Amino acid sequence: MTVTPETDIPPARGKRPKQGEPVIDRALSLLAVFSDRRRALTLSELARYADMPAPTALRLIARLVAWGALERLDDGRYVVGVRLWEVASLSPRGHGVREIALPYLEDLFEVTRHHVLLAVRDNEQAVLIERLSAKDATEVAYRVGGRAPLRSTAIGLVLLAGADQQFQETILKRPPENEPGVPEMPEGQLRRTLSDVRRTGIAMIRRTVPSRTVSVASPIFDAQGSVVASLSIVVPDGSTPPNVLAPAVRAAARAVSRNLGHRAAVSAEARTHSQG
Amino acid sequence: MTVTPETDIPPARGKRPKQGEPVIDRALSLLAVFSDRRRALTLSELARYADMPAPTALRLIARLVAWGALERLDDGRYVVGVRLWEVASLSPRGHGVREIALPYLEDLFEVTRHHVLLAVRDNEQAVLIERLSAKDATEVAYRVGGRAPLRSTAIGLVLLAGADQQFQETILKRPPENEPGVPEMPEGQLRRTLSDVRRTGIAMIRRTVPSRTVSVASPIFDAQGSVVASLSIVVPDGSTPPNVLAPAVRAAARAVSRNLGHRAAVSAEARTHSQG
DNA sequence: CAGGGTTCTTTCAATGGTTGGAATAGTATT
DNA sequence: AATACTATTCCAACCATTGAAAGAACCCTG
Repeated sequence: MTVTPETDIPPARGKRPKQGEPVIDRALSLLAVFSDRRRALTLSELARYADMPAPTALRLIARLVAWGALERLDDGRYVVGVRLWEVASLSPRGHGVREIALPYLEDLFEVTRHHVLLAVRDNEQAVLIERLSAKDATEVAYRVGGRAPLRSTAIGLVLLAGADQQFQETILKRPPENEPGVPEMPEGQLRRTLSDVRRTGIAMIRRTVPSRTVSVASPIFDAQGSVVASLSIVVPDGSTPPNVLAPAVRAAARAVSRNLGHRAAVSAEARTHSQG
Repeated sequence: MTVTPETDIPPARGKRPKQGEPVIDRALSLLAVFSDRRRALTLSELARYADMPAPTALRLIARLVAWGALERLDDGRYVVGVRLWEVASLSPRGHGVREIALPYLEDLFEVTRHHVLLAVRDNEQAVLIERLSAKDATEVAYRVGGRAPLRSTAIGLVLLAGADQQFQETILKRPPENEPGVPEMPEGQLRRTLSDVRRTGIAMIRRTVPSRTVSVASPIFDAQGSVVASLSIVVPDGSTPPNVLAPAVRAAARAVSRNLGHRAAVSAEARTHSQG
């Protein structure tokens, strides 16, 4: 009597599970496995997290390595390659704004010696494009390349306030996610806040975790007048008061906007002034 | 009499030209089309440069856009997406060293107010990982994400000097490419130069184009003692003398190395000193 | 406002790259 | 030595992939 394993295991319904997914999607899902916590992965880890058989993963990875999207370490693990970084540096909303904004971020950083952040919106989150920090600065929540929520950060509120109406409604309708350390706003208050941000060009938020900080952010506009990025400063609560920071942040953001071709609206007083 | 195009054009030997290339390779070749000069491309441009039929390109691009590797502008053109930038920011040799090195680059920049560069080697070229420049600084040859030759730049010489023996031989054997503004060295002199770079931890090169500049570079080591990056400063020829810059550059590079876990060799004098 | 030229998009039948189980080799752990 | 895991090679079945063709959507220019 021979064993009949078929009785035990529901014998491979389709025999070829998961087959039919486009190759590119699979390759990209391999890239997506990498994260802040997973920067170097073995073949089996990649296969497991991307949910595909090892031979398939190996074949795809081999192509990615050949091109330079991935690199193989001496110990056999894989990491994201410089070639991918190189192409990514051509991303207008990534390195593009970063390159233009950096000098002004540096100025702001020099003056304040506190965290200076630059972010753009990707779907429903803010993606950190740049961060300048003093070596001895306070703890910071987000790293470059990382993501931050739109509703509960100053840098995110600016991006949300500048998004198209339809997108804002989608977010506003959503039930508030409870993030520790930040009092989540009900819909009505959030609407008012966003309106204020649009009017004043400033968003401000207090956090208590990971540490007690105040963030002040301001929008960066492109030539078409769309909000393309958000510039923020994060200081320990109780140090420089927010109303002192706001003008500096706003000025830096406007300087970047101007470099992007934005014709800033000039206030009535200033115009009167220049007209004599 | 009807035209017979078959006589002119070798009539589609296999009917399906170029067929048989792995899908991933094609997708990646689409990404590779983007460059400093081509940051936003139409479908037909992408198809033409990547050498594939428009429908094929469209299909692949659609997958890339869905994932976020590419983004579509309002005018229909495609650009590199933030999502790709996000994954690329996990590249150890890209953002990795950059993140660790940045504070020290900033220190060096603050002190000198001249171009400070950081690069890693990718195959036979140096890839610029970071560049700090004053807004009014002298013209600079290379941009972040761009590539520079190994033999005719200070930052490249350092990387070449630190590469494995076999790779160095390959490069040394190669006939010198003539780059304008930099006197190309014959093999013998280049060998001596590389040896000097290894001994002193400093490479130096004078350029005349695009402007008269002096570059001083120094290697960055990882915990295993391999040269993983190169740090360089570029100043106008005739300003700060190179022998003044060298110690600052070397110190900054060593500081970064230490942060990467490199146990720097201490000179005999220093050791004697501390031993009393 | 036709009309030639371009780019973009959809369709679809043929097919060859892709697939993953199975087997093998390599490596670490018990 | 045995066990467990990971990495790699092999290969026949098969389905995603392919690109010509045709249509749709725009330009321009006369």
